[in-house]
Order: sequence, then C-alpha cells, then structure tokens
Amino acid sequence: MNTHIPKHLEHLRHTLSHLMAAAVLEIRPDALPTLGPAIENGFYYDFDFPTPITDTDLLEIEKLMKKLLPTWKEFTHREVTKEEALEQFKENPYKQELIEEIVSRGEKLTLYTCGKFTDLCRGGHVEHPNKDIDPNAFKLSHIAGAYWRGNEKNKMLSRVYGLAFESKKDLDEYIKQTEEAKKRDHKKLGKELDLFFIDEKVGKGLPMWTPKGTALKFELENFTRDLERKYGYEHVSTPYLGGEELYRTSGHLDHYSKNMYAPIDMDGDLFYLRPMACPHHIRMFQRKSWSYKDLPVRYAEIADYNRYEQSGELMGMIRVRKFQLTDAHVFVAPEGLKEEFKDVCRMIIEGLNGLGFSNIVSYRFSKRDPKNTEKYFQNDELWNTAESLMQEALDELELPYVTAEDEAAFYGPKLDVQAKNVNGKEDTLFTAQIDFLLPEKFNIEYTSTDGTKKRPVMIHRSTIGALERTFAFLIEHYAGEFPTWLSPVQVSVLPISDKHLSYAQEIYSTLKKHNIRTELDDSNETLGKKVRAWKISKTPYSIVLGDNEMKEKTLAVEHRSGIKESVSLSVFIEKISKEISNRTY
RNA sequence: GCCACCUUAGCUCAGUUGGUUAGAGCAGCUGUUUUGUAAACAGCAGGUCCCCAGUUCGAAUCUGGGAGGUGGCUCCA
Repeated sequence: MNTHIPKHLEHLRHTLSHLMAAAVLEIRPDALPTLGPAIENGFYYDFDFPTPITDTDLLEIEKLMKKLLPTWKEFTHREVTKEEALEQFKENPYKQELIEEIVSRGEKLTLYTCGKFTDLCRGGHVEHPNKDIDPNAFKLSHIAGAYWRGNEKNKMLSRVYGLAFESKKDLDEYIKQTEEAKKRDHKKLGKELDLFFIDEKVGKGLPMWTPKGTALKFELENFTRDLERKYGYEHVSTPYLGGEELYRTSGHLDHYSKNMYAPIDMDGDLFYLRPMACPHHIRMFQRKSWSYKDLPVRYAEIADYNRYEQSGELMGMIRVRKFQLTDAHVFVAPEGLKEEFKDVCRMIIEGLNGLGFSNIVSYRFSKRDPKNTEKYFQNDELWNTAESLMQEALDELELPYVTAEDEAAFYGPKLDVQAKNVNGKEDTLFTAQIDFLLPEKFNIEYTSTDGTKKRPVMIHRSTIGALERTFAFLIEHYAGEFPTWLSPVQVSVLPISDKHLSYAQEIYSTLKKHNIRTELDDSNETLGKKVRAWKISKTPYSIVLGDNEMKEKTLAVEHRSGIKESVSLSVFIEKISKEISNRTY
C-alpha cells in the first residue's frame, strides 16, 4: 500500500510517528505506544491509553511535537538481544509481542533513539529531523479506533493520524484538494440536487431514490440490460426471499450468515431476505435438462439484495443494507470457461467506458489465502484451477491488474473493479468470480457430447455493480453534471414573462412527447433568477423563450458549459435525441 | 459492532458566563412587479433546539443514557 510513497517522504513521515509518540508520552506517561508507520499523505501511531484521548488533546500534542523537533538532531541505533529488548519494554505487552515475533522470524532487534525517545524499530528515518523536517509541513488530523494487529478480536487502540509533507505548500495544497473533493461528495450533492435521501424512520442504510434519482436509475437499468442483451444474456426475475434449505445448500448460512437478516418464520418455514441471487438462478437453471449445445446459459437480473452490514460500515449510497445489483450467473462448460470469462471482462470494460469510468477504476485479482480455512471452502484443486484460469484470461486480455491475497469470495477467486471515493478511500465497484463450488453443492449438470452428465462451471459477475454504489460514484465523478442521457432533467424551459408562457408550454409538451426529460419554470421570477436556478440544478440545457423567440419561432438554447445557440425546435430535438440515444455527454 | 467527532426551521448556519416569547439567509406561501442570462420588492408562515432522564428557581447551553450521521478500524458490492 505504501510502496508508491517516495522513500524520503516515507522516512519523514515515519520520523514524525516517532516524534508524535515522544510527545504523547510526555503528556500521557501512562500511554503504551505500539506501532507507527508512514502512510499515504502522512503517518499514524497506535497507542493504548488507559484514559481516553480526545480531539482537544491533539493540539497540545502537536504543539509539543513542534517544541521537541529542534532537539531532535540525530538518530542513533543499536542492535540488542531479546533479553535487553524485553527488559526495555517490560511494561509494554504490545512491544513484547512484537519482539517475540521479530525473534521468531529470525530477524535482528534494533532500538532507535532520537532526542529522549527510544523505540523498537527497523529504521527508515530522516537523518537530521531538526533540519530535514519543516515544522509547518505537518499537522495532526484526527483520532480513530483501530484493533491491535488489525484483528477485531483484539483490544481496540487509539490511532492518532497526522498529515505530513515536505513543505507547508504541499500540505496546504493537500488540504485544499481534500476540501475541493468534498464538494463532490455524493452525500452532499445527493441532498443539494435532490437525488436520494436516507430517513432514519425508514432505517439506516436504507436509502430512497427521489423522482430525480429514479429517472437516472432507470437509465442505468436500461443501459445495463441493453449491454447484457448484446453479450447474449437472458433476463429473469426472481423473488427477494428464499427458503432456508436454499441457503443451507449454497453454504451461505455457514459462511455468510452474519451478513444476513434474521429469518422470517411463517408457519414453521423459515425464509431469508436474500443477500445474493446465485441460488435462485441455479434453481432456475435446474428447472430442465440442458445439452452441451445450450451452454453457456447466462441469466441476468437487476436483483434486490439485503445484507446486514455492521452499522459503522454504512456510508451514504456507497455502503447500504438494501441494494440492487446488476447481477448475472453464467453456466458454462469447463472447456469454454476461459473464453467466457474473457467475454465477461470485455463486457465489463464496455460498461465502464459507457459510464465514463474507464480512467478512474483499477483492477484487482483477488485470490484466497490458503491459510484462512475459516473463510474459504476447502478444495485445493478447485481453487488452483480457478485461480490459474482466471489469471490466464486476465493476462491474455492484457488487463492491468494487481494481485491481492485473502480477498476472494468464499467460493472462488474474483476480478474486482476498484474505485476511489472523494475521501480517497477505495471500494469495490463490482466483481466477476469463477465458481466451481456451487455447481458441486447444487449438483448442477448438463449432457455432454458422449451422453454422460457433466458439471458446468459458474461465473458470477456484475455488469455495472450495485446501482446505489455506481450512482454514488457517478455523482462524485461528474460532480452532479451528468452526461445528458443520465441527467434527471435534461432541459429547463425558461419563459421570460407570462406573455411567453403558452409558447413555453407548447415547447415543453413537445419535448416531453419526444421522451426528453423537461422542466418548465413557470414561476413569477426574473430571468436572472430562473437562469441561476437552472445553473445550480446542473441541468444540461436551458431554453429561454421571449418576444424574439416567439416572433422568429426559435429557441435560445444554452448548454451548461456556456455554449449558446439559436435553433428551431425540430433541430434541437434532433440534436438532443441523438445525444441521448448515443449515451454521450 | 468498536474508537473519535457532529446533530438548532425543508436547506445552510447564528445563538455570549445557564436567564423573558430561540434568530438570519435561501427555499415555501400571498400580494405587487412582467421581467433577456447566476438572487425584483413587501408581507406571511415555518421549531419536540435529535430523543429520554437528571442537576437547577430556570437548560438549545451542564451531566448521564440512547438514536442518527461523518471519519477511521474490522468487514465488504
């Protein structure tokens, strides 16, 4: 994760971790320091505080860091024995655990000292902190909880985050940039542009799409289904409830139950709100027998899912408890798997291009960690086959990807399409997965050329991800200025005065008849105010209508980019219809 | 779920050391105005100060508990 940070910046940031720990220990001698690395944009240090630390403590710590910095002239270090190290940190069980671990790995133990502060550390600092660090180029930013060693079963520590750059200018620039980014925040724009809202009485993580948001959602649905039809998918509709046995068979109750809503008991039968539709599509497939000639069979559905995400994980439209995934399941013969997976990738790329996302996403090849026996089903052969096949397909397509261990689904490896939100946090937009397991569990079959029964492989894949999350990324990517085809309102008609109202109504209803999403501003306001309202709404086009237009039978059209033209209604309709049907900006 | 922070009108925000009837702008409504490219003028209406307890003569303000949100951790589409 930190590999792309330039070395000197990483050293600077790591040095500041030490300096912060030193300052914290002067103010709070009872705090136990644990670990403090450099990260993107800054650094952090995790402490175990016997009494809680709050935001107001940050200022004091930062002030002391700046006071200590001039006394930090040079780092010295020495190698120590395990006994010495354990003695040095005899009151700190966290450091003791680290010492044991370092020793068991056969590595050397080193202590680094600067000023009056000594820490267990493998090195990587600036040589002369007092000269190499600009005291105005760092700033403590916030406090957050973090589990010791990243494991939720461990104690939660307090992580103090700081920002750090080479110069004050870089720091200021970064702060300015993050402020700019926040203006694109989908939660903020969603409210301002009236696209969706989340009501606490309906429930957290359960967003509702407003009329404007829904107009955009329907476009996404059409886009998805058109693309799927083009790639040979058939659409199905299945219920968002499923019986207990279905999820028992699929393994979801064993591997996924903590993310599933509690079952509904009706007359002794248990029903689950589905977290995914694979079992439904499998049962759909199994309604009849299939020949090798029929494969691949591709069932697509924009499916409703309910997943009980932990409350702290919820976030706007990006992380919710009820969402619609543009999902599909492909049943393919093993010999056709690689080619089919490549086709899936091609479709995904086409979808990303269509949404304008091709430059903001990255690809992640997510494999299992064979050591994590709790998360993944156990069958080395199937895993190896699936992973190597997927890798071959990705390599043959020359898709630029990074490999990630321990990120697979419980039933198979994934290709993840990753994107960063306005806070710089990376999320999975959607995935494609190869699955040998569910065909096994459900005993899915087709008849092979020689008349014997064979087992197909499944591909789980999404076309453009969850509509909610994709919507959020669209809002942030376009800052609310959606391409015309996606815009909730495509044209605002602005009559200058009441005199022009009937002409405006005529234009308005003609545009509506041509399926162009149009709004008529018939308010009793000045043109300036109507134009302002139109600009704020980020609607692509406005049409101003006054005496001139009525006389000449024309429209004064303005695009939100500022381009103005005077055209006839028929010319405008032709132009915008083309823009909409081509799904262009 | 855990850690930190936030919550006042539909929205954005004021609100002094606890002290009459909690304010403003925008949006809304009514009227006047009939407007040529980013805010006409006037009036009206709009509040369980997130909720519940407690302290106090008196709580938007202090204390405790809870809810929701945001940023992290864990998790993940």
